[in-house]
Amino acid sequence: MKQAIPHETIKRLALYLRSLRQLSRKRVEIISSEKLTEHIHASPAQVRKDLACFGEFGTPGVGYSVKKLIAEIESILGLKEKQEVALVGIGKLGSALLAYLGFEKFGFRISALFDNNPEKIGKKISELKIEDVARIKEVLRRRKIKIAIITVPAANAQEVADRLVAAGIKVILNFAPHYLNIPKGVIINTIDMAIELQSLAYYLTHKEQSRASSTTTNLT
Amino acid sequence: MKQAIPHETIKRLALYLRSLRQLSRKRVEIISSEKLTEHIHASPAQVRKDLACFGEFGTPGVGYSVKKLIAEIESILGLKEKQEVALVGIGKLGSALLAYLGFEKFGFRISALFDNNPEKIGKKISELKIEDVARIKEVLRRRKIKIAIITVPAANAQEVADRLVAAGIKVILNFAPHYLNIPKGVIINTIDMAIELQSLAYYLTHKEQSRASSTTTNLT
DNA sequence: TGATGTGAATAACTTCACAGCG
DNA sequence: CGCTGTGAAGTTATTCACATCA
Repeated sequence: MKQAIPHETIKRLALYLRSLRQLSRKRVEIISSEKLTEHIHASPAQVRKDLACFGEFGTPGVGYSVKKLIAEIESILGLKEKQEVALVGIGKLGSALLAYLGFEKFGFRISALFDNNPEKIGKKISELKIEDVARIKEVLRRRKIKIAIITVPAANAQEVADRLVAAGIKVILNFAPHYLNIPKGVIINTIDMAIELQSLAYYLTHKEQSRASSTTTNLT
Repeated sequence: MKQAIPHETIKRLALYLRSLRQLSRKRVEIISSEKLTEHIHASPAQVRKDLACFGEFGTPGVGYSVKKLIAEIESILGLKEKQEVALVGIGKLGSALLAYLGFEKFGFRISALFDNNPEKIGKKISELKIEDVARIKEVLRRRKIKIAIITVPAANAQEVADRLVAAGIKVILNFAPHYLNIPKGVIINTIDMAIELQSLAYYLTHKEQSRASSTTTNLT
């Protein structure tokens, strides 16, 4: 019951959580695995299997308590307390992510900014001062930040990743379209928007349908 | 040899392509499946299997011609000619994507912009006029655009998706953190950055390592 | 010799189907 | 009676290992 959870399962848990929160806002108190999957690409059996990895949260013949299940999943994912996040690369994409409230809403706060452009270093965006990437180690060590988002150009991504690793970062969400070499023990997930678009282009000329899945990840 | 290619394979082809282009720039002419995987999370056998879905491109005892393989993969993915792309939602994220040269570099051109904000409609960004979302059907039909990117708030995403489908769009890259109901025959890939971050948070408290994989997709 | 292409074997994930319990 | 939890079956994807060919 406790070993080698596939990342797909973890990602689905986050999706279930989002649906559950919507249900909670609509005052729904009990939900069955079947109903829960109405707005998710997953089967009821999948939901039950995913949850079974972590315990027994439902009541046979009834379903799951929405409120309780939210609490359980938040606990599993470690979203009970706000997570501080560092953002490296304050260009257009970085700024867009900084303004994105979706993170804040779900337990994350971007609370350290870095860039290598002297024109940007020292400037403030929404109360946060942009620091020199050279100070990543110092700042993150002091503030014990464990999560970082990389939004720098591909050419600088490996250097930044090295700095983040040296600073004790444990989890990286990388938007740079580049392979990153990372030591074991650090988890990295690369979202490469150009790759996503290119792979979708395939389906314009090939009609054989693919079954449903969900946004992947370069974990290490 | 020709049926039901998994999306994972398609995505890896795009990754191979990126590596191959780098190699080409470095004047490398021949590459083995083993060398090719040095900067990709995949095994040599995986590379050969992926390619075998589409033909025999290598020379036993030698390897693959970089130039030829680039041409083959571009042909498979349908990247030989520039693809026009519509962008719906010209907020921070949409603007960031518009400015992102990664798309342009790999065969895509964002060439139609839409928003529902009267203050934005009619404005121009880099030569492109922002149109009213109500005109999606008209504009996309006329220009025969088949790919769209959604960067609107979650609350508007389904409505936008419906309009895109009605306009004959075949492929959607969706950044709105919301489930989208789409008819069969239209392919959708949702990139939900909040979900990605939440699922990564799991690994801060759970050290059991996950094996390498690559960024997923809500295909339909 | 050396790397491809590929059937066979393995591993991973998903669905099925039903026992069991509220 | 209804829905969960779960072993078993089924399906899909990955790795292995080797015959084959330049």
